[in-house]
Amino acid sequence: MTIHAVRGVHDILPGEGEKWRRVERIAREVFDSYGYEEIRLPIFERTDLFARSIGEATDIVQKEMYTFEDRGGDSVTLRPEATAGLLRAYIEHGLFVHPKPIKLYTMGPMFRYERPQAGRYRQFHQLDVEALGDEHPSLDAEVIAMLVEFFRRLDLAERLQVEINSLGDENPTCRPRYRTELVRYLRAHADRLCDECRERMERNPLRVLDCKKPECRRVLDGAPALGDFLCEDCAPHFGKTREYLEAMGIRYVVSPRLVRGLDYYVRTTFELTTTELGAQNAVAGGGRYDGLIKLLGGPPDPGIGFAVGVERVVQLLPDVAQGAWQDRRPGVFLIPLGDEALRRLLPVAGELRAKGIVVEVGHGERKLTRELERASKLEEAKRLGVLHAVILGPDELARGEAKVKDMKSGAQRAVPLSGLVDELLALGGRA
RNA sequence: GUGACCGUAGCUCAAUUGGUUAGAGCACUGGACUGUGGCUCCAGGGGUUGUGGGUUCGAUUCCCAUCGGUCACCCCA
Repeated sequence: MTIHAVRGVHDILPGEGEKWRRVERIAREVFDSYGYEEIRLPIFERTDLFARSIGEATDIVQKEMYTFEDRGGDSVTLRPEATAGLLRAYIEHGLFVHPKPIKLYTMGPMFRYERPQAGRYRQFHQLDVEALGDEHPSLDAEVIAMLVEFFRRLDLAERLQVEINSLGDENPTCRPRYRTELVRYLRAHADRLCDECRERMERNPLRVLDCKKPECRRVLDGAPALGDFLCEDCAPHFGKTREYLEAMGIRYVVSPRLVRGLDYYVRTTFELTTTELGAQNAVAGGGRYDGLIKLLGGPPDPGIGFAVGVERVVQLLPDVAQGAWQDRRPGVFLIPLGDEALRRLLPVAGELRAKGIVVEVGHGERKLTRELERASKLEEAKRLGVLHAVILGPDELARGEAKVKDMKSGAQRAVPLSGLVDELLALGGRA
């Protein structure tokens, strides 16, 4: 094989594509029903936008970005996530003048230079949802509920767990106070931490909470809990969020270790996880980022959002025959025998397609046997719901009629050419 | 970035301790069946055995490198 796709990217072939269409369709239905509007964004932005929003010290910015200089000398980057670009658009176009919250969603490819493995690709796809300009906890709960609803509609909710946490905010009496306490505790037990955590302890202590190594976990069991340090604003905010979730009957667990890797998160964070995808257990994740819009030069609007990993969702969906996801439209297979018949059938195909019927036309040079076989194979492969075949050969032409054959029963009858289109339309989807 | 396992037709897989023209099923094309499908039978096309090097009289098989895949660490969707 001399020609290859680039490492870590993948093609979505037609059979798999049916699942993607379903995921995207249901996403749009659910998000629309919660009052969100779709926004389409470029897949690359100026590099500093990501550096500023995601955080200079994060793994994403440090080593995972596809960054290059364009011909004009500007440093641009293929987006590693969608929030930064969406907020850029929000600020740039003054979308904040509308009544809050502003609810937006987008979907498309993201790029991160990582070592590929199960459920992890260098080009992957996300559904991204953001609600901007409102910090009321009912919005947090609604966003999470909408995410759960999306998975319910895909019949996947039962296989996922909702984990939530509150990270507090940068108020001195909140997360900073906790961070100080945590570092004090970790330093006291540094000898029992893994090498990495000893470094993380100084650079980004909260991430130590996420470490899965047994030795670190033992130390962390006795560590102070962030939840006990939430300030007088953040504690009730989290409490209310949970109340509203319970009011909606959303089942969740509080995961004190849920820290997440992007710097901008404050207060509510959440993840939907599964045990079915190997090490990549997060199917969707998100949280609140109240200071970020201002940091990027916009108004001091709060925000909350999440991203869904489409590849991971698709992997959870059961395999089905192609075409089974959508209502297959009735199909007609037109079989001309000879060039004159082809010329006569071509406009018929056009008229039927205009009425929403799927039409396949033979080219007139293949044997009738082969064309009928092909019609059957298409049906079998679920690529086309062929219900009728139309046969038009020299004999039929001479009589000014065509044969309409029911592919299920095999029965066929002659129909005048002048009424052929109407007849096929009248048959509609019926066999 | 680190580690483990794997790479043979489009797909799923064979190929005796290294042995000569690398096979099969499915799929595809054509024929049996001058204009009536799904079945059957026959035939055909398709491979630089991922790539490069080495050992050997001889390599799909053994060794090294490289690329890719898979999985895990890391990180996350």
